[in-house]
Amino acid sequence: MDLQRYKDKIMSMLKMLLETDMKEYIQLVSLKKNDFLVKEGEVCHYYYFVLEGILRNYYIKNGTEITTNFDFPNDIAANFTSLMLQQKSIGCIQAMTDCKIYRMKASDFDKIKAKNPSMQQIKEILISGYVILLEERLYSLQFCTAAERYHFMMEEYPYFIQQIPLTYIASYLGISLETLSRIRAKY
Amino acid sequence: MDLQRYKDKIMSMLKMLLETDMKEYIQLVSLKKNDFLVKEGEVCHYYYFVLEGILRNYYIKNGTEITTNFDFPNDIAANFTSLMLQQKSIGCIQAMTDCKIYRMKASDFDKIKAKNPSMQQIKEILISGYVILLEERLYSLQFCTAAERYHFMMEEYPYFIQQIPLTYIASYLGISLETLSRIRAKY
DNA sequence: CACATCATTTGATATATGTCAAATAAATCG
DNA sequence: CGATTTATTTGACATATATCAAATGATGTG
Repeated sequence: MDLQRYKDKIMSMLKMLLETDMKEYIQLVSLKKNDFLVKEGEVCHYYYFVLEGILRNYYIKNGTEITTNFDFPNDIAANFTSLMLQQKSIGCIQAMTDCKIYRMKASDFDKIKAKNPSMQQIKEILISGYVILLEERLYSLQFCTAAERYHFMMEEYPYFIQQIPLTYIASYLGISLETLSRIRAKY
Repeated sequence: MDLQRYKDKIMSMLKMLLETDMKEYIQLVSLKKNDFLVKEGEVCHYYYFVLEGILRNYYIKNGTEITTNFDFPNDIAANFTSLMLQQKSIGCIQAMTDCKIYRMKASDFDKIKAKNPSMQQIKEILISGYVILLEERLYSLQFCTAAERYHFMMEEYPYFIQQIPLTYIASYLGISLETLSRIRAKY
């Protein structure tokens, strides 16, 4: 079972919920470009399901923005650590384009879970999907060169390059903008 | 709520279980130095709770061992991706010293969960703890220099350095043995 | 369209880290 | 204890990547 099938499963579950009386727990949110979905220092209370648009996850270190992830349609956007631990979020999530997003409060999610045990499985899938993502990124950062990481990204997420400025991609890959540019030139 | 409190919570829950009839699901495993707890290519079916000893998680890339984690007493050892997805494990877990370990089969864990809903919370804590660990490592790999990563490790896990050969620590930090040695010399 | 702004590329150089080889130091074992 | 193996350090050099500066290209706006 790979990540894509997870996402499909979660999205189809979401659509099912929207046809039941659980839909009261789900809200549609619209964001303009550059609006924030989650801000640094706030607790992230929601799971967000991206319908349209692209978002960027980043945080500030020594005055520099460090990009940790991008969220595309059908992705789940959230600061998981903040959500799971009810801690203030270290990072923020910002819309790179206008977005349409469903959101569900984590506490409501748990209410639904109590009524509908199959939601427990969905929650585990949500978290598992995130773990897979983290492990993948960890692996690639610990043991791959900048060029390998770039090519891996191009394999797995070819749509990144079409819609995201190179500055953000460089930061996401953990390399400088110039190095990224040179890797691309050689390719 | 930090990682240490998680571990304490999980361990105390484990001890509680051992005093109920759930204890039939928990087995004590003894390992000799260099024995494997999980082997590459096998599915990881158990959660392991380390009582005594130290284990190393690693996998092979291009003929080289890549160390991804160490497990000390009170840690939960498992290949989570393998466990959660019931996939063959990419890495293995090997005892660096003689070990005593409790294990519980993931499927039994789910049985217990059905009887005892508070176990659900424990499962989420287990996974959350792992997520926190991954994020921490990701952060340090993506944006810190080798020296910063070393010092961070010394802050967070000072006992690593006392009991683990530098070769493994270097691999864990994603740097060469020689670089690690030089960082330590400057310190 | 022309200007201003932002994004990307290119060049020159500095720095961090890796690699290979050798020297020490420490641990293990008969 | 002495011999052998294993772990760690040190040196010389190669390579990858960062940094700074400038040039070029693309995009948006009045």
